[in-house]
Amino acid sequence: MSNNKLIKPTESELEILQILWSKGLATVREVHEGLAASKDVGYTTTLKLMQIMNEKGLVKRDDSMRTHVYQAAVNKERTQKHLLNKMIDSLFGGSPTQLVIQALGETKASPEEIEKIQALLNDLKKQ
Amino acid sequence: MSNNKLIKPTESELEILQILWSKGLATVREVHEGLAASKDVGYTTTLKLMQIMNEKGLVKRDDSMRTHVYQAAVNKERTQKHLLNKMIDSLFGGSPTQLVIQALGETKASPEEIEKIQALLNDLKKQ
DNA sequence: TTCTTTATACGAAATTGGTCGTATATTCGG
DNA sequence: CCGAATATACGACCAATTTCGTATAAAGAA
Repeated sequence: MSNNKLIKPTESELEILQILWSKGLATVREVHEGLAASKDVGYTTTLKLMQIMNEKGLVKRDDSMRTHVYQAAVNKERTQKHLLNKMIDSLFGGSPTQLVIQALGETKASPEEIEKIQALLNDLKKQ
Repeated sequence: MSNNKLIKPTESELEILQILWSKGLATVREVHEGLAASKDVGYTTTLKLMQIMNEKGLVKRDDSMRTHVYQAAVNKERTQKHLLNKMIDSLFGGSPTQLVIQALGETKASPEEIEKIQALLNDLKKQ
């Protein structure tokens, strides 16, 4: 399996990955419409970014048809963890706890979400 | 007060800020030696970076002496939160809870730290 | 004093990320 | 069949970041 590239996606690449992670398969146009919903960007810009991501191995594409179909080539959770770890190292002195405390400090997490985290913590304590 | 610039420091700037946050006051040479411990970089590069950071307002300096003395001009916790929020938006679909769950998922947090987080969660629930 | 070291300032190259225009090919509507 | 719409490819540009060389001044050692 692996997926072990451990490339650090750029800001724009992450936006595209988010869309691909949620859609599974998508054309450039679909991704572009997703992006255009929240920011002002040209179609060829999206296209170019996705081509570069393909070269980098961040996405895969099926180009057997005129309209290529893309999908993420990197795992969502793995990517999240990788970037999280980078941030923990570079900003929180290696302490995940410090990061969690900061993140919770201003969150508007719902009671249900808080319950979920508490359950997770209880599991962690048992180990 | 304020400190309300909300500038996003670059990767290199963060490395320098970390050193300044830990040292309080530091000369370019001290910061440079801190950087050089973990990466290969020239002295004038560090100098230039710090001069730019000064222009941006990320650091302050006392240039009343030949060897200038620098300190961070942005608050550590505020900067952490700012960047955390950016990551929550760009990687976790705006859900701080998702980020926390990922961060905790692989942490080796000590029982004491877990207690601390749980106490924080209890406070949050009461609000 | 004179040579060496150590500072800062500054200009400019190299890199990277993001942007888009334009060329070209394919498809579709009529 | 023909023009409009839509697709990819590709080159080029711009801005921000990072890099460093060189100039110059001050301090220190001999």
